[in-house]
Amino acid sequence: MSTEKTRYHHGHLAESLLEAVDEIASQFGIEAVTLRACAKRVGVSPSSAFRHYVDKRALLTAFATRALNQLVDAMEGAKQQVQHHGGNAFHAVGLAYVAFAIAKPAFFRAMWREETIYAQDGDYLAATRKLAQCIQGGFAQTLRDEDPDAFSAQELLAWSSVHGLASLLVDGPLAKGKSRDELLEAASGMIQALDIALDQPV
Amino acid sequence: MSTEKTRYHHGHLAESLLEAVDEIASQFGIEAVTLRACAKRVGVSPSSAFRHYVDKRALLTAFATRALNQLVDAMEGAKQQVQHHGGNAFHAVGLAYVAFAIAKPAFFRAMWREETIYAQDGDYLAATRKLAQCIQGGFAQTLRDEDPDAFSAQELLAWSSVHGLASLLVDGPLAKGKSRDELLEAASGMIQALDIALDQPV
DNA sequence: GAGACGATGTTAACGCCGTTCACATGCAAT
DNA sequence: ATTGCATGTGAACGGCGTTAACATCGTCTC
Repeated sequence: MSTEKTRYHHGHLAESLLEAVDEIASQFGIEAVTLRACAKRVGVSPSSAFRHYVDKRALLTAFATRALNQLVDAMEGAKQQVQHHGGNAFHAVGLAYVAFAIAKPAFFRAMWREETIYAQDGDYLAATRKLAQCIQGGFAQTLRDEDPDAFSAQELLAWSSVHGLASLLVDGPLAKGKSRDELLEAASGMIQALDIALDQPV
Repeated sequence: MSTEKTRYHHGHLAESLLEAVDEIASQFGIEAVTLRACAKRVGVSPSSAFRHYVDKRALLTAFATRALNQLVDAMEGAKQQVQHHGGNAFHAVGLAYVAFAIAKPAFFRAMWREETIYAQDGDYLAATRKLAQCIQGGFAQTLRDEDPDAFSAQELLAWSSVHGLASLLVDGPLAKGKSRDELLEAASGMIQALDIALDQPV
């Protein structure tokens, strides 16, 4: 380890590059993420990135996976919060989904960019599956042994509405001139309407 | 007018470039859309595009606007179809939304890319507003004189769920290995559940 | 008709991008 | 100590968006 002197071998370049993507995306948006910019921020030559990621798309895939896992963590945190202090778990989890998108729009965009990531990557797929299970978690009626990719109409409605609201707030016209709290309140209202709806028989 | 000989002045370059974006996006995805590729397809030098669009982002904004209007047309067509032949108008309009996204994923992506278009452009904003009204159209209870940007919790739920399903099918893991008809059937089921939900009191 | 002028298209160049390849460096096993 | 391998470097490639100086042409005026 020794000091932080400039060493020829960086040591943790793969993760440091991910961190650079994080910072640049947070500051300037996902479109501004450039291999050269990431390398410069880490203090390394541009070509060194290719020792750890086969191309830019692979780096963005790793970042998307990271972001997905962060989202899952946020949702599970919200669920535990509610389990300890009481409240509607489904509402809390859904709100956490939207809140994450509002707080980290660039991350949310990066997660769902089929054209700029390798969407069939194993780790990425596993992360999306974990997210799906996290959302399905509120549904006792789901048959657990069936195909994990199968969704009931109500599960589909739950994920779609929360995901759609997040998307419309991040990339759509809904957020125009509204504060974070106003957006969260609108989201809370929608999730409440959804919650009522999901109690209805099909 | 005369013949279709190679003339120095193209004549309809602005629209022809839009058409080129359409074709390239359809064939190779929105990420493959390049000013130089569009210019080459039209048979014109790359820099000529800048006589009609201040930059690439402006061209993509015009394309997004066009795509939005196409979506609105599809939805209104579906509505009229139902009005003449009977059926659930809300269901038909929602399904048209999802069907458009499945049929033209690149267009759907282009519509909602805040970072690559000028989302505050007048024409683009007008198109999004028309789309919003098209979706709100099914809701008699909406107070028409109020802020057109205001959405009730139920309207929010309606747009979000349909938009979210479309997004998840286009950029998410839901569509994995499913045929177009299977996807449309799943969408139909979700919209049905949504329709029931929207009849419930808040 | 002649000439001026503005709109539209061209050519050449700039810097930045992702990517590759030959090469340099240093760690670890022998 | 030597070898071998993983990791980082530097220079170069073609493609990108964009600009500026220049070419062409339709149209408006006399």
